[in-house]
Amino acid sequence: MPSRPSHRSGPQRSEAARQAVLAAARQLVEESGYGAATVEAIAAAAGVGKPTIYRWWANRASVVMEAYLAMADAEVPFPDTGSAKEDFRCHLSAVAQAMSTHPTGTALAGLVGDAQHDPALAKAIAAEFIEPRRVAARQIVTRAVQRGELRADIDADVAIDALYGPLYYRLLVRPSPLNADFVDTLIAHVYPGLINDP
Amino acid sequence: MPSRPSHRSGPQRSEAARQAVLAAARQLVEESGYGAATVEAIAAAAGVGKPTIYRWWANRASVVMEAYLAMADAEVPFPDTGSAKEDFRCHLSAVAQAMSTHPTGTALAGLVGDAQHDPALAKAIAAEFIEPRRVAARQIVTRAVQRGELRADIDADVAIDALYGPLYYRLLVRPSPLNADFVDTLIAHVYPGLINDP
Amino acid sequence: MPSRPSHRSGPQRSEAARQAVLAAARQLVEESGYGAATVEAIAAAAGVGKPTIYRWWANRASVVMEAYLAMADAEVPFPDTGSAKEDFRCHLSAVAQAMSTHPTGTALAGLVGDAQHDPALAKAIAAEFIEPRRVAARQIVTRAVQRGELRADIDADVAIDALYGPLYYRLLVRPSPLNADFVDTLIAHVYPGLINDP
Amino acid sequence: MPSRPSHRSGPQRSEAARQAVLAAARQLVEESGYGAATVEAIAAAAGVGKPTIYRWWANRASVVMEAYLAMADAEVPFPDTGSAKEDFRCHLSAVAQAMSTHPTGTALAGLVGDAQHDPALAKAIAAEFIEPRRVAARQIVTRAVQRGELRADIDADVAIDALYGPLYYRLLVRPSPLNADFVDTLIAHVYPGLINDP
DNA sequence: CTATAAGCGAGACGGTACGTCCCGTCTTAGA
DNA sequence: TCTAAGACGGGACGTACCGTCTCGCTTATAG
Repeated sequence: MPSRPSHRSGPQRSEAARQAVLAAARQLVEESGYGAATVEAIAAAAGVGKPTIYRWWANRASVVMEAYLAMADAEVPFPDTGSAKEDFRCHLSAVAQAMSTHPTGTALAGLVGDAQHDPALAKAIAAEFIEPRRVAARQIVTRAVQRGELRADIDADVAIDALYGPLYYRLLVRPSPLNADFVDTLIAHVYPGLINDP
Repeated sequence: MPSRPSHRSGPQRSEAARQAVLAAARQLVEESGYGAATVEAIAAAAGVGKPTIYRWWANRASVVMEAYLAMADAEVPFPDTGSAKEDFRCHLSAVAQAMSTHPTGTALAGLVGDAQHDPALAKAIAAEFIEPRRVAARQIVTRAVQRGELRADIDADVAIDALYGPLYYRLLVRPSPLNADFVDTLIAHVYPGLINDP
Repeated sequence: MPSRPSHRSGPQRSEAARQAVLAAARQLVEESGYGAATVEAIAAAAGVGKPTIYRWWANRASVVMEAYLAMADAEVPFPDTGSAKEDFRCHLSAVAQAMSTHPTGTALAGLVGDAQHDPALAKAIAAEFIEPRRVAARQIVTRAVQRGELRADIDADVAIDALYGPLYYRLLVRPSPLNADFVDTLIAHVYPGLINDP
Repeated sequence: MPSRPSHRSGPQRSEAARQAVLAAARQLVEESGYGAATVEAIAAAAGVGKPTIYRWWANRASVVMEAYLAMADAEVPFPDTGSAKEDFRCHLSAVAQAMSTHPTGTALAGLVGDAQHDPALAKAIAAEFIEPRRVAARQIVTRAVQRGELRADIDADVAIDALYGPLYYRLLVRPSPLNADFVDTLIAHVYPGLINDP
């Protein structure tokens, strides 16, 4: 989301164009997958010139990512049930559900894939997608530690890696089911290592 | 019209060409990263025609993968220390070490990245790289269960996902340290959930 | 590593593609003028990839020029009537006729126009179009001098400039009739200065 | 020259902006050639908005032409020596001098080049640059005919074409010297055909 | 002595074409 | 017959300007 000086003369960025681009990107991803969402196709579908896209986004992955964020934002809320285990089970299930669904999972996988060749995109994914979710996850951990539900000496980052890493692993590396059963089993295997063990 | 008494078939340079291709692919990845190892660049560097590459491999990712396998094969052996925890610590550390090293990590990330757009490559990575290593890892789990070191009701696949997933997560999604400390902490957090806990 | 090749082999330039490109260029110029003969349009009309055009020609003007040469080559032959005055009248009329005709004149004007921004094209026009015609014109002059028809001290280049320059001037700079009358009048004004005047 | 809008209210056309645009155009042509004098570059260099340029000129060629006229106006005066031959020699030499000088020649060639794709510009060049000079040249011819110096049946337009055409030919088509020697030789070859020949 | 409306700078916009890169296939010459 | 070299059709890339269109500011004159 490129920030610009806000008090400037002349025409502002066209919100209509921005929305049209994002909508087109989203639709292309949904209908034909990430590979079809080329900059040219997005521009054509949005009724927008290519330079308008390049004016505001660095490359196609950035466009698709912003479109993806719009899709994903409302989808996977972090609950607060009072139990970290339930919170994580709930959220991990929702994430697994989103990952195994078209187009959400396809797009995420495509974006992370492209990010391997595009450091700027990698940074964007980390900063705009991953990090906000980790902040929420860390809050769950912090609350649970305060409650005595999780080990006081827990390393929140590593704990979160241990819970979410396997989901991304299955999404990206090892094609295998990403469902609630998997999440339950995962929690059953990982969570005991994280709890306060009297 | 020159007469042509072509009796026998041509010379068997194929193995030499194959080696040249793999060496060129490896060198390109090492020197300039995965992105530079295009088929054309590999062919040129190997002194080989493009069709020769396409005759033996499906696309550039397949070439790079084979070159990568040659690199990776000897690097990360599975130990058998008698303790599954030690086995995993040892192997996970080696994997983390390889992942955080150029060119091994770069190439693996690039391959997995490309695999998101290329199902054949995804299959190849799963079948030729991931699965052999999982087989070995499952043996560690199986032995440890028989020894009573790990829970009898363990789901080996999920356990392995829980241990290796976080590494791939850090490699691919979340740029963060991949060192022995991380492995130790990870094991400290995950392993207790896997052990036999009377 | 395979031994370095010391000779060339491989496929030759596709004559079919070359002809298709030139035909398409010619047709576009004829139908819609020089401005319509963009590289993209030529490639599309010829059923050829853009890179194939750029492999063999430096830019669109080079393509159009080659197409133009094919058009122009047979059109304006140099006669040898025994009289230089008649030779020039005949040839100048043919040139004026070609210049004032679509597409020949349009294309020539467009090419010379582009040549003002493109030194390579200017060189090509001079070397491949202008110079061959000047060689023929110089022969006419030389023969006429030997015959005693033209001044012995004539400067052939300047004489040719004086005869052909006005045609190009009218084509490029000053929109005005380019017909046989003009040629006759031009010769009537210029030729007396060139003849042997005892 | 653009016509003035009604005297209703508000600021009038900014003469400063107009001068800045012309100066910038001239400077760009001088420094980097005609090709560099894009509308955007002129606007930027003049510190002026693009619409200000398009409000007052039809396109970049019009701007450059006006700038060019300002350059050229004072440079090449028509003399009146009493001898048409001397008048023409003098003026043709000055024109040849200007044509072979940067930026005057560059800009003129560029303008005429662009005019091949832009009928409006062609018309402007003819009307605003060529025609005024031809009027002066016709006066020389007329005076000389009255004096009996030139043939009574002379076609002034063709005579002028015969004298000036070769200069433009060398400027635009045939890269070759444009100096006083050339002008002298040209006159020596062409002028005898124009004089009164008792 | 304002108010209004034109001219201004800035620059975003939809577009067209550019020239490049690499893909994966096809063709040819020579060993 | 097989291989190297590389030309081919194709698709997308990211860039340069084009000429048009708002914006919000400035300013001169009409009221």
